Amino acid sequence: MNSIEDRLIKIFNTLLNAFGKRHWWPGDSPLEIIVGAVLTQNTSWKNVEKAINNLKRENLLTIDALYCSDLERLSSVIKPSGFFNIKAIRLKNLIKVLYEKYNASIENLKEIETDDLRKVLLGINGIGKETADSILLYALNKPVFVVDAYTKRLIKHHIPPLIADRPISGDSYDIIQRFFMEHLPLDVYIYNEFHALLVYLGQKYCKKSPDCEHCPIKGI
DNA sequence: CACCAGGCAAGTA
DNA sequence: TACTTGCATGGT
Repeated sequence: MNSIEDRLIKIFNTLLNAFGKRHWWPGDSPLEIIVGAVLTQNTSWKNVEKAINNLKRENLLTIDALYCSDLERLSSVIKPSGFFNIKAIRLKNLIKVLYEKYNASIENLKEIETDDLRKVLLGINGIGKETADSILLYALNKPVFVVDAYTKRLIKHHIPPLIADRPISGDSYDIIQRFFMEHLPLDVYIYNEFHALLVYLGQKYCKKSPDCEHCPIKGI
């Protein structure tokens, strides 16, 4: 009775019990979530919020406006989120696909089969696995498990060795994602809440001086 | 002052 | 396949 399935669900329930629902992803619309997913690449959410507020104030948070805005203006508006030159290009690349291939309709995107849509997103320069999966899960409600640095940390350090066959390193995204999805129900709610809880856990307990003693999932 | 944050792509070995 | 580096602001 100590299967991986049991342990994962126990970790999930323990985190949910300790922290409560995280209500991810913060954002008023699917488009805001999509834009936020790009802006938050290697960037604190606090800075992303400033950039998103700027976009709202400038009436740039629509597919049409983003598509039409010139690159220099866009990069200056999103400046607080850092990497603004490259992120402006990445947003443009993404919006261009939405606008030209999907009729500027996020509803059209939802019609596409998840695996195909993931490939489309990954084909866009600037959209990697984590950003693509965040969009799929949090903006489009597709059952895809999002893996981030905190998730890797959990696998690597906190619960050794959940994945015994190979060392966790740089390019283990797919392995870790498959691990979670094979041992959890294919469920949007669980994937949504689990990832958000892991981020919260990481931010609270796994900083520079980790507080493993008071970590709620110690020993699970 | 250094270091990091809800990554990614391009280059190198 | 597995590292390394550039990208940049704002908070600790």
